[in-house]
Amino acid sequence: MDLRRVRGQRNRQALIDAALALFEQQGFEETTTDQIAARAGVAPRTLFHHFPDKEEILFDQQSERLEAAINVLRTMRDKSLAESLTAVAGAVATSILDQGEVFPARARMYGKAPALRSRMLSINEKWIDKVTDEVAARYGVDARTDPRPRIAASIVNSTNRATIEAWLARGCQDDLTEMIMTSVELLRPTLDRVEAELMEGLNAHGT
Amino acid sequence: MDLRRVRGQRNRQALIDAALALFEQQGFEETTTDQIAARAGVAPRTLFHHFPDKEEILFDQQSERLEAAINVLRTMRDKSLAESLTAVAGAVATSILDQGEVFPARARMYGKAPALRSRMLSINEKWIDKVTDEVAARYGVDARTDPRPRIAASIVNSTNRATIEAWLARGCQDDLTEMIMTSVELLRPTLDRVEAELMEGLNAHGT
DNA sequence: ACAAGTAGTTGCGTTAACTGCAAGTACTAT
DNA sequence: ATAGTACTTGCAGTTAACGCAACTACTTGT
Repeated sequence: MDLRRVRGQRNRQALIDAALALFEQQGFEETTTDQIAARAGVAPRTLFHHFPDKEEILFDQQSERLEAAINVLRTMRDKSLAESLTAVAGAVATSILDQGEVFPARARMYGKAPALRSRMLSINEKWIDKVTDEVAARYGVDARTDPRPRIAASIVNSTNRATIEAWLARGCQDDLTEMIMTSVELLRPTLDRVEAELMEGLNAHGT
Repeated sequence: MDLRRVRGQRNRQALIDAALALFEQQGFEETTTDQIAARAGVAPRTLFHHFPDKEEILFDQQSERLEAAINVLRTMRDKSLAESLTAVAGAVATSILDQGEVFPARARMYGKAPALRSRMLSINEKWIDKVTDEVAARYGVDARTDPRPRIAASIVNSTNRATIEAWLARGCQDDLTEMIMTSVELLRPTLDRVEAELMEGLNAHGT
């Protein structure tokens, strides 16, 4: 084991811990990168070695988590679109629950710090892109000019987000996975119809 | 007419024109606020009197446009949810077409300037919030703890965005309104089911 | 053991967005 | 004339973020 990497990771984690504490204590925008570095016991410049910007400290590994949930899709090529996307939604729920307190803590900051909400939305967009590509590939259509794969991907994402928000508003006490399953179920007729259209090759938007 | 306001508006428009030209010419991030001010013939500080930040120059009045589209909802309280939201989607299409070249020009910048895409997403979120509130009010449920109004609002928004993106990718040559109508039609069974649930009062998520 | 490389840290200097404050200009209303 | 309003401007300051180069500490090849 490379001891340099070990110390690097220790500093990285120290920065994350310091940032989380300061953000909770005095708010995101009110916290300077210098303060975070000081509390983590590193030089101000070091923060930007580990993270491209202040926001990324909070969203560390968030993209990776969401991308992992997508892998479920690739293992379900034989299942229907609705079934596959329901499974992905379930994987997303699991990944949120895995994060414990960090996820709700971050969500609580969205109100005061619009930059954080923006970052979350961007990460979501990337997730939609990936799912869109996977769906388009599955049915052999062009993800850029055919809106339907993106519609399928993004309505699942929207529904997840809406459900997560209600779950947060209720104090995270309900069963998130169950709530998400119930919500995604509402999309089934739409997803089935999209799938039928994509398989027929008859479509209103051209090829 | 107050001549001060006239000159104020003239400067404001000059800033918008200058910014648009410079952004197209050399990119958003590569353009400094000083350059914009110089080209518009005003002092650097004046830019921040008219706009809170550089991005807002590009998104001037965008929120207002989208909010106007929502008014359609309020005039359709007697119609079904699917019908109402389809009408709103149509209004959004119209508002986009009204903007002429500006809309595609802005969309073209999203690739190089992530901050712009983020801003667009934020504006969209506000739109979803408004529609969510309107739908929740219509059926007398709590928009914060019941996910269904937000699901209805956000899947329409997602579908619109997906369709707009395909329209852009095809060079803006197709009939956007028609494309959006076709796409939203896919949501009808889901929206009908959501509406039926909301009216029954029997639901899986509690009151 | 020694040289070469590599990961991580740090300091220095710079740019550019944005803010607060206060003053100034030009117009309007009474 | 006087007071108020709308907009403009200059100045000084904070902060995020980048580029560069040096430095430390550890690893690997010979």
